[in-house]
Amino acid sequence: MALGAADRPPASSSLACCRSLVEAPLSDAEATAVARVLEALADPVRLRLLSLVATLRDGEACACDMEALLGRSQPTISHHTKVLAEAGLIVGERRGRRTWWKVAPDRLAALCRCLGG
Amino acid sequence: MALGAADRPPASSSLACCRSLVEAPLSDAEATAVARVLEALADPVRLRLLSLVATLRDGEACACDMEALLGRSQPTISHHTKVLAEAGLIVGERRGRRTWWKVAPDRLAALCRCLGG
DNA sequence: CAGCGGCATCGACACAGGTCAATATAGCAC
DNA sequence: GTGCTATATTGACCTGTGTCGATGCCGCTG
Repeated sequence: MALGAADRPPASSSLACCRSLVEAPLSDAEATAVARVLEALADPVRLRLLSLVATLRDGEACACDMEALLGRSQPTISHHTKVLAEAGLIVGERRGRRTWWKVAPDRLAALCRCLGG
Repeated sequence: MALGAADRPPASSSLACCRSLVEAPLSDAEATAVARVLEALADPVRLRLLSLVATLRDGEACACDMEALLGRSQPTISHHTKVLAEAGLIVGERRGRRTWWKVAPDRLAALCRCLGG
């Protein structure tokens, strides 16, 4: 079963529509969509978590590793993975007792395109 | 007189050092530095403000325009420009009674490099 | 000089968000 | 079945932050 992604409302909405913000003024809707993803990224623990997911064991990592590596409690790690998943930045897959997370492809690239970088 | 930039601590620190977060695990210091800039961007009003600064009148805009365009009070606009300036994303210059803001070059590009996009 | 326009700062408010302990859920081993 | 392991959820606390009204500072124009 695949976790994360578009569970409820449009937390991980399009983002593909958005032109670069240095080319034309962002609409309110565009700005809100981009801001949602940026909010998910704007935390040191989540940035490191994302980085670990991307680099550990061939682009996969389970939450049990994170607790020690990030120095946060298990509920806190679970909270952060949920935030990143709802922003469409990581995708989780349960195998047995563990949940394996990997980076959602192209999501960061699409964000950077919106930022005009 | 130039406003913004590195007023107090290292709010708009290097960011050039950081490799892409998908290449190697981010250190705590790296993650904190990147998160500071992302926090400044992770607000719809600030994203639109940055976009307006980049696109209005040859890449310059004064705060007096923003109040009407963004539908926020003058103190709120001033607050957001300060946050963006302290993150090193925009630079202000006072000419007469007005403050003219423009996008700090390469800052967004450096951020996107850190994100691996 | 006085008056006004533009911007920054302060104080206060309400709300969002990071954190953890406790609890709940689900799967594996025995 | 019982017990253990891995993760998710809940509730609570506390800090951080977006917002605005009031105020202050500075520069321009009479």
